[in-house]
Amino acid sequence: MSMPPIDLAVFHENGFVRKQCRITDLWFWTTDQTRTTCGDTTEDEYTFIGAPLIQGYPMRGKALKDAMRETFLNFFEAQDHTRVAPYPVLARWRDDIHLTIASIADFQPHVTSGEVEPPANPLTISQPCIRLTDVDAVGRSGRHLTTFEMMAHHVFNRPDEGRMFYWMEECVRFCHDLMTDALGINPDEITYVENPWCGGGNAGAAVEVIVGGLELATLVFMNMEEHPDGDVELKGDRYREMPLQIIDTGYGLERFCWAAAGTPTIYESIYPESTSWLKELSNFSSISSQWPTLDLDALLGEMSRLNGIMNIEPGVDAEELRSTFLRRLSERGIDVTGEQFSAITEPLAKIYAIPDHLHALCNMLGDGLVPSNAKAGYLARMLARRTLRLRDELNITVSLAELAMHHIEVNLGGATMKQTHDGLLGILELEEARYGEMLRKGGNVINTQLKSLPKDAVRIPDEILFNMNDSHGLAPDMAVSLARRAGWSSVSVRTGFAAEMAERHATLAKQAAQAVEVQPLVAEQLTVPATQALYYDDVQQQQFDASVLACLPLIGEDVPDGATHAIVMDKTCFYPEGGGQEGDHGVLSTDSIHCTVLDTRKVGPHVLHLTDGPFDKGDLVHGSLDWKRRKQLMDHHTAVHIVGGAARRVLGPHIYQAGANKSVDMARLDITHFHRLTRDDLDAIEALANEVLGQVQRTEKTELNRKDADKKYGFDLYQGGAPKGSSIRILRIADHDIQACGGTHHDEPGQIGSIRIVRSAAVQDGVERLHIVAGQAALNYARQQDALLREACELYGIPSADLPRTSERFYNEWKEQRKRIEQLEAEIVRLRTTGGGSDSQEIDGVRIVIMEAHGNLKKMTKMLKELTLDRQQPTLAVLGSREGGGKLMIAVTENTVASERYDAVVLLREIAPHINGGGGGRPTLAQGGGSNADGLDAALDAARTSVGISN
RNA sequence: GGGCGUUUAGCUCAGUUGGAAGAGUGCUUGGUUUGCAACCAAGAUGUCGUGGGUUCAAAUCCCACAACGUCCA
Repeated sequence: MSMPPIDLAVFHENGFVRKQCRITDLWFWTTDQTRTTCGDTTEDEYTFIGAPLIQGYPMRGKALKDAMRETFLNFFEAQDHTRVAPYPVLARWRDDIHLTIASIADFQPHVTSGEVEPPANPLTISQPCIRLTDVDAVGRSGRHLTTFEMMAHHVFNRPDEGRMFYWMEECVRFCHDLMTDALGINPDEITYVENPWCGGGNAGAAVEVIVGGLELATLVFMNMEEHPDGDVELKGDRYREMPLQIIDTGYGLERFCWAAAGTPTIYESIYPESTSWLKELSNFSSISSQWPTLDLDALLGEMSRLNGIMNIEPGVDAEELRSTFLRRLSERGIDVTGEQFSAITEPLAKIYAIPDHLHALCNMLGDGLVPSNAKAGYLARMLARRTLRLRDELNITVSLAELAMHHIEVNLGGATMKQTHDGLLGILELEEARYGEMLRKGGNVINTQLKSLPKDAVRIPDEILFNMNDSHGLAPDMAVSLARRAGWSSVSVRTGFAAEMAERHATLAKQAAQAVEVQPLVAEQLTVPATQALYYDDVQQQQFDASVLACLPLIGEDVPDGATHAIVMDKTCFYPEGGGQEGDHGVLSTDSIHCTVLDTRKVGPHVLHLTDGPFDKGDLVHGSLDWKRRKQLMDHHTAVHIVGGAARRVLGPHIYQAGANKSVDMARLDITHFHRLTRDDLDAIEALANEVLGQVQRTEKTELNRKDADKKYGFDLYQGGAPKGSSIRILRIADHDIQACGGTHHDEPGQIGSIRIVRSAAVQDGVERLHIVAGQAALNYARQQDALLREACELYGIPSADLPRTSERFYNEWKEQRKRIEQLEAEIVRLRTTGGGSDSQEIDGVRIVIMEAHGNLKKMTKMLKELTLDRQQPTLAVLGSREGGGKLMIAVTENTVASERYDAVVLLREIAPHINGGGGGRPTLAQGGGSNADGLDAALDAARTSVGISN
């Protein structure tokens, strides 16, 4: 069975009839008996360009958005919906997506799964969203945005519990009333298209609301989940009805604004000041004034109407699109050449894209995101770089930070941001500097890579372009423009290259997506009751009695050495590994059996004790914790929270925990920051952390349901990742740090004693890893450091304060002496080979030097240079050394009678066998070695014989 | 999380098949020039990222680590 027709009273009451679209085959409702298309097809042009469908909104930009948003939210408040404040654009409460991509994302996964109550029901919201999937089309299509507000009314029905607020009939009626009554849209302009929705394992009926050729809203009735026995089939998967029935709507705020403004593109209705400023900066008027006969307004107006049917999506071929546009425009009596078309539309597309990108960027950074080369931070860097590239292509010289400042003033006035303006601008300045550095380095790389390419080449080899993009961040057109500037003036990008590169990336990504399967610890699914956790009630508890519910043999490889069984009991005070805190160790025993607990893990609601032996089901066991270990883990865990809070106060509001680990020897805390940390930074954080130890008497531990926790503390609570379940444990260290955390923590921070930050390391760009030691581990660390210092000082026989100075002196002296030795060795060679000694003879104007030297090849090289680099004295030099089985080195003064007469390689091959060796090189320099140092004399004698000197 | 790249003089970077460590700039000295700039000549400056390995021989090839960069998810 597929989806039944959507047949609602609201349609009939308002004179709508149901028809099937001749193009898309979708069923739709319309008041127009003669209509044959659903409204959102390649034949439905925009009808609102220059003729707004929504009256009464003369303002533009932020004022228009504010007014439209209020109209929407007020309308639904009047219909008993509760207004909910928007969530952050960074979806920190989720671990599957980085950005908030829809209003329903606010309530996934816990509200939509039914586990957690929504903040209000029914509710209305206008949620800022960011979607980067269409970033290529932004500016070019006239309607795509990377950042937009999704206005919505959501309902979470539980018919099985008798809570049914409203469903399709009421929902569509609300929508229709909003459109026609509140916004005054002519019902004849509206089509309601039936188009079932599915995604992420859920599905349901859905209605798209098309007005004037533009999809303004989607109403989704999500009441099904994927199931093999489901009775409804959609796009090849089977679905069945689920207990929670959700209305998920989405009304595009910016599209409503566009329909109310009727401007050529959506960008002019929401970013009017920005677009006109950028036109001014890029001197756009001078482009169009080149062709005084061209009616720019008429051209842009026609283009906008055409945009509705041109289906400009990311990745479409630009050339093909252009020729289609030109054909259609000429059909409409607008004559424009290809050259004119490109000259006007290309800069315009860039001008339109910039404010959109800035809006997304400011929202992301405003939420405390730090740009990076990985994860969510990369998305910000990518947007910053795209913006800079667009700016450069428009020949605008205003800095990114200034562009952002203007954008914030004009389009984000009064918006509350977590990041300070100074912080935001500082980050952007850094990003611009990095971008400049990338271009500069890219220029060098281009020069090196193209060295062998003739200057009149037309194509840069594909491999080089791929490599420039992937390894050096230079997109093909940037690489080409750098190459042109460097002298390869006729190179260009092959058509279709961009698509090929995207395909190649997709292939690579697919290969990488081979998911690693997590091996289970035990073979069976546990059915025994959940383990009662004693470790939260009293973190000091070290002993307990419990009964064994299950004993299973361990499987898999992720098991500590010696562990053989997993013991599950009715209760335990062993803390299972979680939240970066390692599991507890200890002993489980009965009267007759003692087993060591080597690790503790959590699987679902059960705590598994990994032991080195079995117990019987039903055994009463006594558990005893390795308290020293647990105390140390608690020291580290609580210390990590304190250090995190201290880092935020020292470094700024963008400091988030990006990961943590707490083991016995030390703890690690990864924090987001846009600079490498200096020792001064670490000292300041360390000092503040220790101050907190002394000041905060007690930590506060509470347990709240998620709805209340979100409301009370906001989403900064989830620093350690998105916790599961509806109940949240919260650790509060005064106002210093408040976090959701399932670990075990000290009641009194003072028990930790002291905290030291040992060092910091970069995990990725934008993330710093702090190595922390606390409590006993801090003491141990100090002792180790003392021992190292003492050892080094004893070696020199100096007090520790002198160590740096003494080391420096030794290092400098070593360098000086090494140099001196080289000079002396050269001097020795000079002495032995001048004065007519037996080491040096002359044959027909060539000095012959055959002698034994000391040292390795490198040292002999120095001597040879001394002997053979002087053109005035043509020389053949044969040096031999007994080091490492014997070394031989032969050189001849280049371009002299010596090099004409003697070949170093030939001579070397001739004499090397005497030391059981070989070698090679160039005719003027050969070197080799062997394994028989005793043969050195014979080898040198052979050389003498060969050149004709008697021994 | 995955792929790729880089690391050589104070700075910016070359370095071919493994075979004598280079350029530009800056620095020092001398010369020319009256002020600066510029020019000429000579000179000094190197743990070729760290640690292993292969080899007679490694900046160069292989492995590990580190720092930095970049693309994709």
